Amino acid sequence: MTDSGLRRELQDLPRTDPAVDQLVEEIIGRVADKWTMLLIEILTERECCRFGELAKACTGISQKMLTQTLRAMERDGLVTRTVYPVVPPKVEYRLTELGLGLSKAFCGVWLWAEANFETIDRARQDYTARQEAGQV
Amino acid sequence: MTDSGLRRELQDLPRTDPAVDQLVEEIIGRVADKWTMLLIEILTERECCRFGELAKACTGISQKMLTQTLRAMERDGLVTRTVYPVVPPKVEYRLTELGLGLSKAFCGVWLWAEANFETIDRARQDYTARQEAGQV
DNA sequence: CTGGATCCATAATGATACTG
DNA sequence: CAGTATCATTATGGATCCAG
Repeated sequence: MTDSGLRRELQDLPRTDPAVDQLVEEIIGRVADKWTMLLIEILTERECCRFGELAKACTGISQKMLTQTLRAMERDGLVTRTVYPVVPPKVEYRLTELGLGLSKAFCGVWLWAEANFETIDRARQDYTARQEAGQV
Repeated sequence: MTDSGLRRELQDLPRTDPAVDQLVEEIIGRVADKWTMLLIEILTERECCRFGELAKACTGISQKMLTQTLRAMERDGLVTRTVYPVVPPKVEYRLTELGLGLSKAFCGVWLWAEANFETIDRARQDYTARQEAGQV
């Protein structure tokens, strides 16, 4: 059995318009991003987060990329940004319905990663070993 | 009803080891990438592809990133790379079982993007409109 | 004191030319 | 055809500065 056309099978839709394909690919390009996905995950677990919390929870991200990614997510309607006019400043981020939908969709990838991280680790070791063996 | 802990619920596993979490996040970081996901999709639809075919099918990618991404995918065990010692050279790429698993996992995100691209487009317009209204 | 903007150094990516 | 090498461009990180 072949897995060709897997996506088409699953969605059971009439052939997609090429122009739509382009839009969809653009969205995948924006959304298939390390920080976006990590932030979505964090915002799914703790549904409401301040900027500083996100900075701590999202290991390795710089303030700049955090701001930048959150802005892009807000622009795409994935999160809402609520500014409380208090001092010190307080800004809360929360997933929208749309963002939650993406979270659920991406959930499968987290499960895949958790189920297969050992396999991947082994693959990397094998690859490195083959590399070293090859260049002798 | 809250969606907090969505991932944990769905996987129904004992609490994950922090060290494992780090590995998993590293894998998500590697795999949640525009070109990787586009290539996975292409290799799912046409299960066996030559370098040139991938270059044409993967709109906007540079040769450099194509090579680089394919190498990383090979290293992680997502694709196999078969070199035929003929002239002109012929190299075929094909998803492994692991890569196919990722493809299936990511399928949900494609469906989400196809179902919601209009919503996202509207969100972007609204955002831009609000921006312009705000800075008057 | 938090959220975030700005500036500079560095790393990643793109474009093009070239090679086995 | 399937890359590699080189250089221009862009994205990101890190530190600092600023407004509320």
